Amino acid sequence: MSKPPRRSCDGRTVKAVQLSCDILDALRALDGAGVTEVANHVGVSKGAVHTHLATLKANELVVNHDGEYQLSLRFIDLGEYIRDQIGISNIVEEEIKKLAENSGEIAQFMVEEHGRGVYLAKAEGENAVQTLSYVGNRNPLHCTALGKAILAYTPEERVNEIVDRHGLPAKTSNTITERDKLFDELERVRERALAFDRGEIFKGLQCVAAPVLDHDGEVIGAVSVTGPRSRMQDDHHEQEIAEMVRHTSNVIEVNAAQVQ
Amino acid sequence: MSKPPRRSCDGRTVKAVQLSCDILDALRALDGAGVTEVANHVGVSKGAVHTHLATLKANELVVNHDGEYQLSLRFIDLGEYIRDQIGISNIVEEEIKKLAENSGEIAQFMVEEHGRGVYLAKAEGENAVQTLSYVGNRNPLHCTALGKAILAYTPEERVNEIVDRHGLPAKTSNTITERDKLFDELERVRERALAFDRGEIFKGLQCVAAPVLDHDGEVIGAVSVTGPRSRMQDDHHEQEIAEMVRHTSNVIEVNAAQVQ
DNA sequence: ACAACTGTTTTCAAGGTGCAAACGATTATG
DNA sequence: CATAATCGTTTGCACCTTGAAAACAGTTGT
Repeated sequence: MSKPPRRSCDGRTVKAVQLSCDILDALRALDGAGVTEVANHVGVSKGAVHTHLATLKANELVVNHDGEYQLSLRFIDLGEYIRDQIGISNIVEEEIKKLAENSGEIAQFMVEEHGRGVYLAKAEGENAVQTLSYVGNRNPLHCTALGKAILAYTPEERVNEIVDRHGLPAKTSNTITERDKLFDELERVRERALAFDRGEIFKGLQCVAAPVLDHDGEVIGAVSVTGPRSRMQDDHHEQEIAEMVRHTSNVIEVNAAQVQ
Repeated sequence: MSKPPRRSCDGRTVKAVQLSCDILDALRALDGAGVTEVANHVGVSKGAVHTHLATLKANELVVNHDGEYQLSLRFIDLGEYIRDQIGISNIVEEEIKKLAENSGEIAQFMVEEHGRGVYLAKAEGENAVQTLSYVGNRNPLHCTALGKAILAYTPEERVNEIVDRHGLPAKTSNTITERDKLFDELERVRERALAFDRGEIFKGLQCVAAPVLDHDGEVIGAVSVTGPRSRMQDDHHEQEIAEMVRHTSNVIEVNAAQVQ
């Protein structure tokens, strides 16, 4: 019985901290809850949850608003801090805005973190449909055009790690759920330097994305335009959109000394 | 060089979680750092910091960006979630916007949490000067007009708790640093239902604030206008501003079924 | 080559941590 | 109004986690 030679990812961890993280997750999932409810949700004793919540409250990460614990306003501060920190070099926001105006649809910018896609910019054109994504929101990489554009320029080893960790959950019947198919798709993305999403995360929505690369060829993110199938399935229109997306990607690549 | 900023708390707390919180604080204070740097800043062993960071990373609260640990983008998501959660009932944002337009200065809305003031809305009029505050930012209550407006309608016992916890640190030579003087000031605030800040947090900036009260008379926050002393020290102008602030407070009181 | 740093892993004992159960406090319910 | 049912909080205790210290492994710089 030999231990798998996993990378130093699963070394020692602090169980108490893990529990507190689970409790924070529970508070979010439940939109606030009492001690007992949290205890049931994470499967530990009431007493333990109580001391953990007391500690988190002392650190101002949770609030007790008449009997119910909730995540505190401190997270707004932290979120704002991170935004400042990474800078999102106005260039990205401006270009995404222009892209939304020119296309009339939703334009977005995504980066990868912890094997998931994080939206860092979003703008809406005049014909834009509503989507659920927002700045800071996280989606799987394998079922979005943005994510596939990023994965296509990520070292194969890393892609495998990501798939190991998060799997390939199906969001619609169009979602790619097999590793082989995913790698085939990534090959196709590289051929055109464009990724497409045809209802793979949400039926009725289609998406065109282009990677944003570093001076060294490292991928730092991706830009996209999202619209309803009714408009996007027109080849000519899609082609126009693709050109706009490519253009935006280029502008960001040129100007972005460093994003993130 | 730097002394360990560890907090002590009453009641039972989870020491390991406390350490992780200190580490998160350190990462923010240092704008990202390595294991050794964090260990020195917090005053614990390298080994301990390493296991804690590993745990926080596994929970995606921290990223290791080529050798340096930083707070992760997840905080943007959490911040956005909290914003959604409390809703800030567009009314507040709209009214703050109007107040900024009418006054030409900076208009803000603040609530109290953990004994500190948290800005939840900010808008800039055409003559607005730059200030350091932003949505989510936290300031002491005793040295802002907003904070004093809130404290004036907070039970005396609670005010004492808050002062016990945070003290009355001086930000400028105008800051109120004695408990008696603070209570005198709060009495004056109640007399006019208006609070003033004459360079108590930042020399050269003045501020007029009005409390926002519940149907039950409980304070839920405060609204303010901030401007440079050069304009605000004119009595007539200040009077006009005060009327606008009062008006905004009233509108929010009437419309806000519940804020927060 | 060596020193001087990093980050990571290991050993080991001290004491923290979580469970279970008891305790108050509050609300339902007959 | 008494009793039951839940809630959050506290306590005692046994086990096992956790943090210090030191060894180890990589990298950088001189």
